Amino acid sequence: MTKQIHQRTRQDHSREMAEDYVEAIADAIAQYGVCRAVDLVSHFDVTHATVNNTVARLKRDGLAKSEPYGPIELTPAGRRLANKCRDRHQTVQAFLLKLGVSETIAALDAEGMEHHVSKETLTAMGHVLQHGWPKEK
Amino acid sequence: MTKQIHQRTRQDHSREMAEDYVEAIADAIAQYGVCRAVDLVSHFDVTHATVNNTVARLKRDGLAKSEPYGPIELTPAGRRLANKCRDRHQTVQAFLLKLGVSETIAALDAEGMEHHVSKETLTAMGHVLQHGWPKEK
DNA sequence: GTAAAAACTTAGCATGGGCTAACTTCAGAG
DNA sequence: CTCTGAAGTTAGCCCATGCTAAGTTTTTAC
Repeated sequence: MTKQIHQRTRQDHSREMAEDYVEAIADAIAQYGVCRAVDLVSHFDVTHATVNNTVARLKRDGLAKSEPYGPIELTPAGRRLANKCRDRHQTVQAFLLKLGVSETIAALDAEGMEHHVSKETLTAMGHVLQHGWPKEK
Repeated sequence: MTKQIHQRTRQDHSREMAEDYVEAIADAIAQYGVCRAVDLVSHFDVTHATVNNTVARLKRDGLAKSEPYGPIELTPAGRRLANKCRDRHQTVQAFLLKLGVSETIAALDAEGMEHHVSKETLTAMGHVLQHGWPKEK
């Protein structure tokens, strides 16, 4: 029982980075039209070299594509993942706000929590946002 | 703004493992009287070698101590961290249950989410558990 | 009291995700 | 057009977290 949980934990770790990156790439494209490596450098506050490494993994995994010295784009799979992450992120953040958490902290916590929120929990949060809090037992 | 968030994200990653381990060590001690490496092997479903590595880091960081071939113990700092994590874990899990999430999923999500829940969010969750849902504004 | 099994250690390897330093390419100002 | 600074690449390093394989110590069962 616990075994499966921690197996998932480890797999999640490798997916979190990918999720954060496709989200950031999608954001940059939405905001500037294209995503340049330098956008990710400043977004994640890492070096160019690190962005290069990570984007190479995204490309290997079929989530992104780019030509040397060209902008970074998402594959259809990358776009799908980015959309899923954006929705999930927004739901978690809105839920925390509704819970009464401050804007700053809600943004911070949502960033970390979003990767660990299952579909079921997300649905429950979405339901609260649409229909209000559950009735007291 | 986003920079700080992702700096935190990276630091968190290195703390999650430590938190999971001290929690597991404290659990084993509570349950069996002592914690043996083999308990962590089965709890995390990793090899003995991996447990050895990780516990060595915990020792280096002043959270655990052990003699060769002896049981694994927590330092006062380790115990403090374990207690904090246990409380946080329980609050998050209980909160998810109150939200209407199933037992299985609540356990799974709590495991991942707990490391990313700030004090403020935890307080908000605790408040709901004690006093019920916020009033619909 | 010893032999087999279980627990533990150590060495060596891989991958992910970070860095610096040195280099190349590109784009814009003059 | 050229030259300079920004953007991107490459090589080489480090540490965390996993593994296998091989050896050592401890425990247990006879």
